[in-house]
Amino acid sequence: MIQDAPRSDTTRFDKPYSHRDVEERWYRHWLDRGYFAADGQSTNPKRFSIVIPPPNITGSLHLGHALNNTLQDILVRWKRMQEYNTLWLPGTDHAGIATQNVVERQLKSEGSHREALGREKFIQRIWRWREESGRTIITQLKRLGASCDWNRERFTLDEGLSVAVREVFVRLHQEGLIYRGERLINWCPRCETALSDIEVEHEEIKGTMYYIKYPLADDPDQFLTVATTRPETMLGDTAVAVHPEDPRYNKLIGKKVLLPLTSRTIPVVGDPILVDREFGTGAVKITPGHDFNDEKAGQRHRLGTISLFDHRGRMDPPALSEREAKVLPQLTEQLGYKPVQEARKLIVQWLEQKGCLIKVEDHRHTIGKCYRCKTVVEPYRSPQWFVKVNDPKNSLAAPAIDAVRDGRIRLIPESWKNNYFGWLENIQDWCISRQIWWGHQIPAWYCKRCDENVFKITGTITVIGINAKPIVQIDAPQKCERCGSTDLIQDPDVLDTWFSSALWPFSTLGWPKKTRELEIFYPTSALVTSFDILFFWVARMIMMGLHFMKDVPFRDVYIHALVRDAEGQKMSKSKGNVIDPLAIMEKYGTDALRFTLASMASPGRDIKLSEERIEGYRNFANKIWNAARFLLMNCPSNAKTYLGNPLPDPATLSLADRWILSRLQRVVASVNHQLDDYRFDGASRELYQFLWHEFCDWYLELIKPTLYGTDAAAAKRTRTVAIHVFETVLRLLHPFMPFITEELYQMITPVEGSITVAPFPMENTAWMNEAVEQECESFQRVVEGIREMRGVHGIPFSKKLSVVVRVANPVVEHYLENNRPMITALAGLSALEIGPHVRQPVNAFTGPIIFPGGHAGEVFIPLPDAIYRAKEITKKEKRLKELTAQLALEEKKLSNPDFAAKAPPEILENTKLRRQELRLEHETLSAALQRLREMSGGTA
RNA sequence: GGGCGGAUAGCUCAGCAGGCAGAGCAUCCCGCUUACACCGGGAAGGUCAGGCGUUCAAAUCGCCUUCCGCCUACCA
Repeated sequence: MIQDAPRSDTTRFDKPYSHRDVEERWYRHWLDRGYFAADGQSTNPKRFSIVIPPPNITGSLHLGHALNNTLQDILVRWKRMQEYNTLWLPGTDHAGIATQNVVERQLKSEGSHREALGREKFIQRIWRWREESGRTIITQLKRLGASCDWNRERFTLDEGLSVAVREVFVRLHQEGLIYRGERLINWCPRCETALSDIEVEHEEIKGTMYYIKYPLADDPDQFLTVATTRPETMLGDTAVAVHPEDPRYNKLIGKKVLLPLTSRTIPVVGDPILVDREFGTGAVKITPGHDFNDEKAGQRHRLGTISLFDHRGRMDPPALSEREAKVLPQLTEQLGYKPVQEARKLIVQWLEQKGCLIKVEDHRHTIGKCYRCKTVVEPYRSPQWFVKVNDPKNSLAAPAIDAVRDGRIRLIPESWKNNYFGWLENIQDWCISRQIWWGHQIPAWYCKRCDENVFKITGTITVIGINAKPIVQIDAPQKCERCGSTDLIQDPDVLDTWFSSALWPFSTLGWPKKTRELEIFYPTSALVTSFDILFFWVARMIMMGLHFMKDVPFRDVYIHALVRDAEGQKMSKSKGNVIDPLAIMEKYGTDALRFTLASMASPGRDIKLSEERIEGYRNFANKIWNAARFLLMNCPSNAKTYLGNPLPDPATLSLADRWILSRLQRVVASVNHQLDDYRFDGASRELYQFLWHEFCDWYLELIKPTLYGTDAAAAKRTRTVAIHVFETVLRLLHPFMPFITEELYQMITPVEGSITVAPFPMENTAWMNEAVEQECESFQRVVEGIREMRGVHGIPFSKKLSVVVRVANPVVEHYLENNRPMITALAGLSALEIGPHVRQPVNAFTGPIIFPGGHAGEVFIPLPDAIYRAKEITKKEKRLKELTAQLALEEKKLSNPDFAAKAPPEILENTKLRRQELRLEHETLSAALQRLREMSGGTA
């Protein structure tokens, strides 16, 4: 049910802004009114769409999410206000391994495990968890103000998305781009599943290099020494390689060596690819079952493969036995089911005992770890499903490269292109099967009768041999097409979560159905994401989008940085330096957090976030709030009466009014341009500067005399302008600070509705006025000159001054004369004399003022105190020195004939003008300094 | 080993289609001027990492060096 718009209680318009009740109140209102809903039937040609990078259901909001979604929300709110048909499609990702890990931990704490439950019950259990806890992050995104179309929220395991996944799988399989293969893959022994190459994190560690003696079979007194960091895998060696051109060893090629601790002999082979003569001993053991390079070498030399470990990374007794590795029986007994680390210790002990360990050295090298659980991964030979990414006849990668190369997709910042190309050009086939239960089960079935002999069942693990013939189709087949048996079994593996995320831009819009949404919103307009998933996600979406939609999934990819702590450290739970965005929002307000993130989102640079920074923008929110208070307090008949009407004729407006309207246009133009360029930082800086330092610091001060004055009509005109400008800025600021802007908008606008759907300001050059800005700047310089004098000498504002301003140029004189009341009020004057030939007061200090256009002026301030005088002399001498240096620089430029000849005329003019200004200031200042020295009678 | 990014005020960062070095925070001084002390006014603070070049002109463009990040690679 739609409720009335919440009312802001203006009687409780407290001095400091309090975000607490405001945020929740307005967010609920926006949802109630359905402002975030995209129009799925619209014919509006202006459309803007973004799909959210789906957060994990296991996640809770961290600053990376906060940044990512703030930026998306800024774009989306901006476009929505520009009357685009705007869709921001939200959702979550089932995060196969991570989610399964969470629930497995729960089971463990209950003394159970997934095998005890069985697949079906276990999955039910995860769904239950998902209903209870898996929506946390969605709630938190709402808290951040995300204006997603929540009615279209998707989940990668939704029925619709699952259909898309099966459709893609089957079609790629038909095209030969998905296949089963048995080879080494990265295996996490803790998660007990395969991982793709990029799910392995590489880390350099201080390890150990072991040098092991391999005696010749013919002549056990001679031996080869091999170096290895993984002695435990030596039991699976099937050869030793040397470089064919290495004179030390090449005569041994073709001979055999006795593999220590076993009863096997293995050949010595020559391999120029594997062996680097310079490294280690120049002799390398080949273990095709446990090393990717050795696997390739093994293929080159047609060597056998021995897999020593089981699926949990433990020594597998059958593999060690007489059948395969032929390990000494006593050692076999000791090694059975020992994990890698323990096995290594045993092997080293045994080698030492047998006199085969020559030496041990420290050695830095990299190891791979599971990106989910940080366990050391094992290369593990097993049958898996792969996507063939770079098939020369039907490549997925090549079109993805082209799309970026020819600009159909823009990466912002562009510097990511090289990374992107580099990765796609060297891409390997993508292992997509995972040996877990939570996810999209692979749509492949096997006939138990035909494939009976290829099933290998170890405990609860069913491994389907590589020779099995899968029936791949979208829905379960009724019977085996070969033998007619109905005894079928579905492939137990599930797909990599990223496989389903790769389809996200179109699966969420209804694909494979041909929906109106796809027509309207695909390709999406922009993708906002962090660089760390450029390969995981972005590249794969581009490949899948191009392959299945025949069009790019998005036009622009805005790649933002990581959020770090104030010291530049990556935030992590273990370091304890995590800033919780929810705590920040609670303390400083969501708007402050959002504005901070936006203002720090400079392309290509990580964000070092500190609380002081956020506090600063909380203060900004307060400043806005108090500007509103001021305006409302000075609008006796309520602000709303001023907004319905058009602006008064410029001719009737005060200088201040025309000035702020002119400045406003500059900001409007700039914010739009900056957002066009994804310069969130530039746009927020612009807004901050204008609102605080121009609107509040100058304009509101300038209009006070009018508001408090006796000319009611003038006051009314000024109120109209002030409210107009303020309301415009609120709309400009809304995408950045949605809550406070809505709260204030509702207070001042007579229109029923919401700022979320109010028009975004567009540049209106009619209000830009150079002359007005010059006039305003002229008297501002006088005010600043006097304020500086006050500041330097510590003269309080309460002490009124009598000031004389000498100005030769009649136009400038006119400007100042026009604004006499402003100068008097803002500089705190008791008297003000302006003119070309004004009398110079006795005992007055003076300061040069250079007006716009290079006109000279001077202010005289009576300060008959010797202490002031000494200070003044020091200060002026310093300034004079600066001026002399700068002037010399400009003179040098201008005296260079090449400069006049080659510099563009505009620069030449500017330089001349600058020289003129410097000369004038120098002249005035020198004279003033001279007078000061005379006044002080040589004592200073 | 390759690749990318960064080095500008005490701190965090803009500025880099060459043309006067900027902001915010922090510091110091003054100020209860009736929107705001989550404030106002002012000041101080810089070898633009270093070097060489291109140019009338370089923080900005090119090359080299140093130091910090990150990505990537099979050196056993």
